[in-house]
Amino acid sequence: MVLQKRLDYGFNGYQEPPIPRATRSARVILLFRCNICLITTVAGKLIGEQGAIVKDEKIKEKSYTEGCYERGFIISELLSQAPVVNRSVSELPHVQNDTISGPASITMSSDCSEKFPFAKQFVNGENSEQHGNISSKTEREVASRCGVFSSCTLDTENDKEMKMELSNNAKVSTNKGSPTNDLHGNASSSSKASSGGWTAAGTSVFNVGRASFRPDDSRGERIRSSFKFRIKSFRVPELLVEIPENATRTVMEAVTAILGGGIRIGVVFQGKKVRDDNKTLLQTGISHEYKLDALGFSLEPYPVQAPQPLGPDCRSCVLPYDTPRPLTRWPSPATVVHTGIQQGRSDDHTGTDLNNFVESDHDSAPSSHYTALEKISSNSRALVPVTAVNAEALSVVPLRKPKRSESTQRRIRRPFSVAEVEALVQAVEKLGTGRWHDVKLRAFDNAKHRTYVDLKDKWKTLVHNSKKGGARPWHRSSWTGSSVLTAHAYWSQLQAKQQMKQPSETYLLL
DNA sequence: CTTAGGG
DNA sequence: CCCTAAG
Repeated sequence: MVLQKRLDYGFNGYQEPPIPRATRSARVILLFRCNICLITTVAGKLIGEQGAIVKDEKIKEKSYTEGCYERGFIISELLSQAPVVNRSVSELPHVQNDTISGPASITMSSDCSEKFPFAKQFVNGENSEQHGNISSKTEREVASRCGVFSSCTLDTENDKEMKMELSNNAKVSTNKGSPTNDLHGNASSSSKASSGGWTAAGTSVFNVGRASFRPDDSRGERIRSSFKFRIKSFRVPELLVEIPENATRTVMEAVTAILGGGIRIGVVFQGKKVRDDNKTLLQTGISHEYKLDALGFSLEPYPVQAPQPLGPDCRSCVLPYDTPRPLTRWPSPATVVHTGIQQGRSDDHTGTDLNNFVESDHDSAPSSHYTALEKISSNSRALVPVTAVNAEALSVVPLRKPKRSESTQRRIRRPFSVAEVEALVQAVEKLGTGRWHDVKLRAFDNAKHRTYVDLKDKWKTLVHNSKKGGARPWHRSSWTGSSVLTAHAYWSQLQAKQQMKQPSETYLLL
């Protein structure tokens, strides 16, 4: 497996990696997003044999307008509620801050390499045996006032360390803050970045302030000495991993092998993280090749486990500063990087397939054994990283427990196609409302991702939209509007009658 | 488990 | 789409 890194981490615009395109290998460019010391995301980009390397413009195109975009990275929220009261200066991470010109500084301590073994691996090109956890004691420390920095670099030269410095007119300000905190004084001055970890200086990128702590937080004492940061944008370098196609069977395995055990590649569909299993892929339609353009990847801690119960001291999920927890704690720390696959596909092919108006999922095919990543791998399609950022996913500190756990993830929304609607209408016209299971069997038997509840819901919306009809005749809702209303009226009346009559009457209509 | 509705 | 009270 070839591992390459870009040494030029300057941020003066995107430049294609000076790496010749491999002919026999799929290359994965990982774009990292960093949260304080948390690398939350990666845009995985697969470049097939004839795949084109993503151009900067392309990324910009779909850039999110709220953050930075040159590289398609956004860190929308960088929160730090790290309790720092009891911290002594000696405990603070050592920070090198040559570029800091102002009194302000943001230092993120914590040994990234420990949490992200792959990081070291990347930087050093090999595994580093020793994991200095000197600074890892502190999950994150943030000290800041107002300041301006001027450059944004990722220093990978530092032996066995990853250090990041931000800059460029970064304005950092704390909302409240008594900078008298020992943390501040320390951070902004001396210190050598001996222990590595991420050292970052804020920038325009850093939009600090807005301490919006929960009012009823009983830890008011601590909060007073902590800050909440918001990073609007944050550019991070790219890392390029080259994976020979014959190295592993799946991209997942390949990347995982490279990254080490601390990270895994997640699958993102339409901006939402989905599970990379057959069921989810089936539901989301990822199994369909033409759906792959909505597929993306994210980098997330591995293995993903159910969130551990938090200690009583950790109500807002602030990481303890003395015992760094595995990143797997975060329910969904991985941010989402949307990717698109450029591939020719017939437009709206679902509409052309009226005979099988319902797209089948081919779930019985052997392909169902593939995961999305495997599919991508086998297809060797070019993935174009796009920044579709899920703000929630960007949160470093989950303020509240996600309602839905990994196991009960909400299904990806799959709008009904015209063909599906027509099939639904026809089925309902025939069977009527109230027999959704039959409707499902009749018209959507092959569509595993449509449950009868879905059909019922869809009919509900169809009726709803049809009723307010002519508002926008050009809209899809009107296409079947009349027939929907007709059927609905018919079956409504019939159902009303059935309320009083014997229910067997409907069967005569078939 | 299926319906039916509200969320 | 999800959740869930009723059948």
